[in-house]
Amino acid sequence: MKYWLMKSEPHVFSFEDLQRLPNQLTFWEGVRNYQARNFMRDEMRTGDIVLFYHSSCATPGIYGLAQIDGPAIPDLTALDPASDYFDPRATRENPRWVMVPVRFFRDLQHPILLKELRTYPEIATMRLLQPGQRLSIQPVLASEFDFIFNRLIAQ
DNA sequence: GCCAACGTTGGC
DNA sequence: GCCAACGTTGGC
Repeated sequence: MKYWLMKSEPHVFSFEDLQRLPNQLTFWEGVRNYQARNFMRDEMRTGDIVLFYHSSCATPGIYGLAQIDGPAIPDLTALDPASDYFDPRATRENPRWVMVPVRFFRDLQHPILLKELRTYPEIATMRLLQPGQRLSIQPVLASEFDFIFNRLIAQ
């Protein structure tokens, strides 16, 4: 079992949007970074836990927990010229980009804001907290997840 | 809106 | 394969 942090801009797709979907399931389309793609394609497994992070907003932070619900499949939005995620280099033979199914797992009583996350030395190693990092899908160490879950979520 | 950090592109 | 230019991310 692995742990991940996945960023979404809440004005595009928020944790609440995920929770409100009829089956609470979405495909994580639109990733156009190779390192993030490779995590989805090569390292994610069904059942992995996701910290759902809101970025590019007034109060960035972790807003809920989700779960990887199956293997990566081609992200065909790359083939669609009408899509915001269109990539002219993608072809039907090699769609180039993938997406994973992500399912709602658990909501939080309160979001854990970036500002708060920065105050705990126990998780100062998190990639999210390193200056200049901006990868939209990041692995989270078990020790980091345990601290966040046991100390900041489960009470 | 600013801007630092970083990834990608493309000429050579 | 190098690396400068460019575009994007994302907190502030």
